[in-house]
Amino acid sequence: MTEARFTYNPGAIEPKWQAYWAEHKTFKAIDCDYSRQKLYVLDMFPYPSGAGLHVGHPEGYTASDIWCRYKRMRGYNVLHTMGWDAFGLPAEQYAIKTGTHPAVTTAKNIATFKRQLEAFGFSFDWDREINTTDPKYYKWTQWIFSKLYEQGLAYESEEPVNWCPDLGTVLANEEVINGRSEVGNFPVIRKPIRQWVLRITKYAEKLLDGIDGLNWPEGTKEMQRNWIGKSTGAEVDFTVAGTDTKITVYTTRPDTLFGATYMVLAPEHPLVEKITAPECREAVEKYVAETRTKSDLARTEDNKDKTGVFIGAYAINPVNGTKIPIWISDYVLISYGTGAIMAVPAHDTRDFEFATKFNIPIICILKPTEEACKAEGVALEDVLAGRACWTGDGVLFQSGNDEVQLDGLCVADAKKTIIDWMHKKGIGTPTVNFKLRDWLFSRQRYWGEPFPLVHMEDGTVQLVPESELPVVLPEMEDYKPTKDGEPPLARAKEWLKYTDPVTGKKGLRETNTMPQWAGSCWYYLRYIDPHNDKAAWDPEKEKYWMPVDLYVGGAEHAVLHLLYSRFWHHVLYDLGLVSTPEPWKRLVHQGMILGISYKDQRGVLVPNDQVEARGEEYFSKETGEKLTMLPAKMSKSLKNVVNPDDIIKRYGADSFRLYEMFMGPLAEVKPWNTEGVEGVNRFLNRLWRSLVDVNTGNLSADVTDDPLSEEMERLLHQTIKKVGEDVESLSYNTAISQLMIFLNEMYRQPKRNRKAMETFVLLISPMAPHIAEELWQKLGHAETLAYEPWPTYDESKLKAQNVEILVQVLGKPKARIQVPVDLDKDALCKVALENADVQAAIAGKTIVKSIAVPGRLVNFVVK
RNA sequence: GCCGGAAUGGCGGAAUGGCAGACGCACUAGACUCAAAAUCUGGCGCCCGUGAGGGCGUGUGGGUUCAAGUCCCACUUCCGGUACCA
Repeated sequence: MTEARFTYNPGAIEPKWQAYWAEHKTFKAIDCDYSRQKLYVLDMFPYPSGAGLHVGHPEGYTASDIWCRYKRMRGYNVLHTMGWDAFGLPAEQYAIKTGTHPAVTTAKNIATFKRQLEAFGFSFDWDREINTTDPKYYKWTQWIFSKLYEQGLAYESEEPVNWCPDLGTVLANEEVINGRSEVGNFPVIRKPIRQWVLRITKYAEKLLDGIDGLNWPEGTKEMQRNWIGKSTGAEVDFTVAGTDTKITVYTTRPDTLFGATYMVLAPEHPLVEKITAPECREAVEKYVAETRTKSDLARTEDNKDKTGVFIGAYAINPVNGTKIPIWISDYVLISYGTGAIMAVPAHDTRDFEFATKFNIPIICILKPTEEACKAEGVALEDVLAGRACWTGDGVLFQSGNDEVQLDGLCVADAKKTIIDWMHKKGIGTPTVNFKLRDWLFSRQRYWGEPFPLVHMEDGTVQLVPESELPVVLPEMEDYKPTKDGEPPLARAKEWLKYTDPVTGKKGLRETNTMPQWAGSCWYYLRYIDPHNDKAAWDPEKEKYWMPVDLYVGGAEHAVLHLLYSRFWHHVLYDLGLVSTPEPWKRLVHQGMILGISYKDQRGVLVPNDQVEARGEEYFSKETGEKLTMLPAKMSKSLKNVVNPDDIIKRYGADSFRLYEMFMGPLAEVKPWNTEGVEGVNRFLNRLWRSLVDVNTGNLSADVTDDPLSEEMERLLHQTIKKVGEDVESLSYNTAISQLMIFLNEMYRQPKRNRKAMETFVLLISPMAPHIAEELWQKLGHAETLAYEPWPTYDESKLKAQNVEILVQVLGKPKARIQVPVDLDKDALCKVALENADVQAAIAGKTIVKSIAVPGRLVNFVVK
């Protein structure tokens, strides 16, 4: 027996083809090739962490790669690239610990990521690789910042940060656990410090309007809308009783003004100090002080139990002259609206909770219908008596004065009426508010883009001129903040000094750096023209490639990255620097891939290295307790992370790619199961054996030009159709099923038709490109198949002459009959009635109705 | 709480309102083999039945329809996001 020496060996053929593609620049995107339709397919670029790639990364990258390869075969000029979002905290923390420069760590991590990604055979145009930490790249990040600054969209402000006095440093939210520092477990407080802020709120309306035209998941669009949070209402002026001080409140429910029973100011509201009564001063000051030291987290933890203090002053309700007490409470935020509200406990749940706790009157002025109450599960009498809160629609009562009457109106009409009246009287104005807040854009870190800004000795701030960009990060010995809490760059004494080349004025450079978002806000524009050192991008190339036709990335970026980046793009559009108002036409999220994990009786997850398998059951090594298996997020601590390198080594990249696409719908959350990789690996082995003589390595003698049987030809055309349609809609899982069905049938045939197998190789090539190229070569082709035309099908060959029809009587299957495929409804019923089993089933009954669905079934309704 | 998504065999999943469970995994029987692996052929929702066959079945309860996993109403559970936005 001779050993088969030419079995499917991905370890040999995959590097071979990767080298071929690299050498021939097979996937080079051609700028401004107007002879072909362009297609820009973008992946969210990774942060190159020290841990390397995990199985979640290649899911989205494979999905977009298949799309690109497919579209190239359809004749498109495809731009598909990769790069590194490489600024960030871990490299800096590593530098503080070890003294290794973040750039060194970053370069090492990028090398690992690149090696891992190349092993997948993604069809990136690697000549366009970018790195956000490269001064040649961040020169242009700084340049865009300059544009924003020139537009008045960047300003300095005192903004609160997580400040750890013991560490003498600012912490990111993820470095703060339960109000204490992750490192050292020291207390963390909120402290205002000077920061740069971007005026994204100026674009709130545009960002909101732009959402409608996007081909994005509806859920993601909805989340962006909610985040922007547009609300319409009115600002209303209340007078502080006995003074002429005015307090302006913002309300979306001016219709309920007659039900206001108290007012609340944010503890930080500037009027608090001015109007607090002397006898309340002590309690008020104590409450204000407590609020100030509370971190956001502490504030949210208490949010179920309302707190507050009466400040001893009263306000006059401008619609009815009622005197209502003024309180302060941290449920009113200084940053939203006017930092002051009128409270209508009968018709707002938060006000209701507060009023109930502090025994403030609750006055109902809105009567819902009985049905509405029933639907919500509350009693109408409770609503009317102020024992329950009603926030829905209803009919107003007890709401009017000598000049304006709301009684009998519904909420919408009452709003309109009262706003008109207040506007005329000069006590209120219709107002639009957004939840969206300006974007805190500076970090007190080293490893980020320096701002191109200088604080001059005369107190002014000026931009570094474009000719002096990039402002390069200085080399440093120590990456820690200074003793007095200044950012690390304050240590670079020489670097700080700046002299204006024209005026000779002196100043010091800005020591804050930009957040990681900055580089990722515009990277898709740099891919278009990555080596341009005269401009961020060439306008003609931008016009050719933009917008991005397909953007693939995780749903965790549904709000922040996607919104920040849209904001920059809108600004660039308004400046005439880009040609489209929105950057991404179509967006798809890949679902998370979960790992296998185990939980104990209490539901606590146990790390995989502490699990012992006994047959089909699992037990804890430590306690001996029985465990149950379940899918859970992959994490280092659970030791359930799957390393792609191991999978590629065992099965090859094609099997990996195929498996991740076969697992289920792209957008769903799916559990990883390595046994599933064996399944698709078997399929590829079968494909190999169906074409290759494993003893010689040559094309198998079973591959001939003998014509296909009619059934096989039909299946071939059905497969071309199904695979094409499924790939088009990114339904790769069902496309792969269809390929399996075809190959299973073909494999049973004694001879395999060469043309049909060539077609099959082309169909599978976007998903399993290495084996496809190798087989394509064995089939006698000298060139890559990457630009072969995508196979077409013949509509007339999709259907058989005869088709099986199910005949039901009263919905129960009674017979199956063979009929010509084009039989119409009447003929179908007639044929069905001739069947003996059908006749037996309807014997003695009358047919009331006959339903015939050509190609599928007939159903007789009898009595 | 609110917003978004989901629920189908032992598992991942498939199904323009038209025969639920395609395809794959696991399991299982057989072939090949001295044996094993690999490969090939078959079986495989659950219950009753030796069998032919029958009954039940897409989270739960209702409804629409000749026909519902799919449409409508009410709920349950799970996952993700978010945190008092007046």
